[in-house]
Amino acid sequence: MSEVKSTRPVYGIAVAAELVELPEATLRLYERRGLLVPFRSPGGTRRYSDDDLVRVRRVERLREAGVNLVGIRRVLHLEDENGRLRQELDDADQTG
DNA sequence: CTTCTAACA
DNA sequence: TGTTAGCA
Repeated sequence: MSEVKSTRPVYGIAVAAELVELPEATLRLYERRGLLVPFRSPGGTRRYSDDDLVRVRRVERLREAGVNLVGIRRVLHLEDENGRLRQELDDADQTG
């Protein structure tokens, strides 16, 4: 398997902002509001993974649907939890 | 690059 | 409510 993890932290905030076509300040705001938690380098700078960028695009899609940031945070939290539970079921299937 | 604050839509 | 500009 080629170890190409989409969770690998690669982009600085300037590059990430360019890729998702959003201001850097907006990415920082999303993080402060709990929509996103990008990796932090030892120096304290944000490192966005491809998964993070996908998550930001999901945020924008929800916004177009009229959901505010608080609502989006709850949606993403439920999606995270759902995915985690699904993973546990999948693991239980393999072992049990 | 970081955080915070104040002004604006 | 969310974005932007400016400061430290």
